[in-house]
Amino acid sequence: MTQAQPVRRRDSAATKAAINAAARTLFARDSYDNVGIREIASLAGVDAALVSRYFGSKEELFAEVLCSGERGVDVIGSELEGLPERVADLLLDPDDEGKQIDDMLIILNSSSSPTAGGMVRDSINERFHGPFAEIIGGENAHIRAQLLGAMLLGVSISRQTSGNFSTDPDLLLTLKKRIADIVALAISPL
Amino acid sequence: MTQAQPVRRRDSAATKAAINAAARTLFARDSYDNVGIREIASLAGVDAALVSRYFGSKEELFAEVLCSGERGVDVIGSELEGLPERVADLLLDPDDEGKQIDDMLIILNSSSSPTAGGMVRDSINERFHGPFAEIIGGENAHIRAQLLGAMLLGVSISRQTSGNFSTDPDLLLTLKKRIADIVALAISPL
DNA sequence: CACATAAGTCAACAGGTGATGACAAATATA
DNA sequence: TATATTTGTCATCACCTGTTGACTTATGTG
Repeated sequence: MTQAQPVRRRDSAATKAAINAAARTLFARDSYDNVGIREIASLAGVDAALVSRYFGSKEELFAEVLCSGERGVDVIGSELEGLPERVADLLLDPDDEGKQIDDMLIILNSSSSPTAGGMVRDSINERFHGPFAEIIGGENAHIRAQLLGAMLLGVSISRQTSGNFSTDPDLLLTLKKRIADIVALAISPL
Repeated sequence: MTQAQPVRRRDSAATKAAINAAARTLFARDSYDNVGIREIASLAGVDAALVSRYFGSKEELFAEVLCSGERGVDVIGSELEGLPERVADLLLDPDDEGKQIDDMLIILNSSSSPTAGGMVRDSINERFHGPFAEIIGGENAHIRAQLLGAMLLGVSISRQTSGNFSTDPDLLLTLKKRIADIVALAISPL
């Protein structure tokens, strides 16, 4: 009946990683301003003071979460061939828990935050538009990459707010093709 | 040198309208949680206490702003013919001050707020997907309307975070056609 | 075992938020 | 003009936020 031992041995690196992971999860769910330090600490099973202690500030924690995530290219793949299909797969994958689009959701949620907005804007340019513009190539590649990003964000936010488009597998497959066509059109030469 | 008369005569209806307008402006710029009652009151030239007094709470004020705005159909038009072009015009119109897409931005900014999220979700269904599904018609009209909404939101948020796509008028015209094509593809029968 | 340092805990702070009730001023009504 | 009601102002509350410093506990080293 005694209070059990602390869950894990004292290990600063491990707790720091736990905080980072918890923050990533929560920032993908809510906006920067609506995620509290105490909430993050609670999910990480850690005292709230450690967050500020290890990361300096909430802002720096957010920056680190933003940078330590996978780049869009890493999750979608860097080959132009078949890119629209892979994007569509990713967007309609019912496996939300895959956390593959976490970073997209983070960007999405916190893009209009006064404090986090700047970081998000930089991140989206450096870590998304830039790499994809290289992959797409050709004239006005950056604009077409931005258009691709817009499609991704739009479908993501729509899924988050209005729920999945359908539960019918056949219809979902048709929709997947449609989205792939849209993406292909978005990145095709202007 | 005396303190001038109050700007306008005491008129509860007018001040209530001023508060509503100020709130709409600010909610279109920042998320629900990042817009303070004092900020709204300040922009409206009104004491902060009047906001709670006239609207009951910030939440009710937000709801009223959401409902008193134009529906998507009203600003884009309810004819299917030429709809993609009108959407593209709206999305790329450099006239941000037109406030036509204010309600879209409001939805956009506050969609992930714990308090306002529910209201936004309802509003987007009742005031956007529903009407557009009727206009689009045909099979799976609601899904195609949701896809249209996703495109709108995506391009809006992209413009807001990453800036306008280009400053070159010719390129902008080409892009407008491309977006119209994308929208047409989004709402075409599945 | 004793001790130094790292790791975690606790309480409290300053600042900001939405909301409220008591009061002052202006308007309407008689 | 005298009175009642509306409209606006002010101070303040209770709560929540990020952050910090002092404290306690565990770990590793001689």
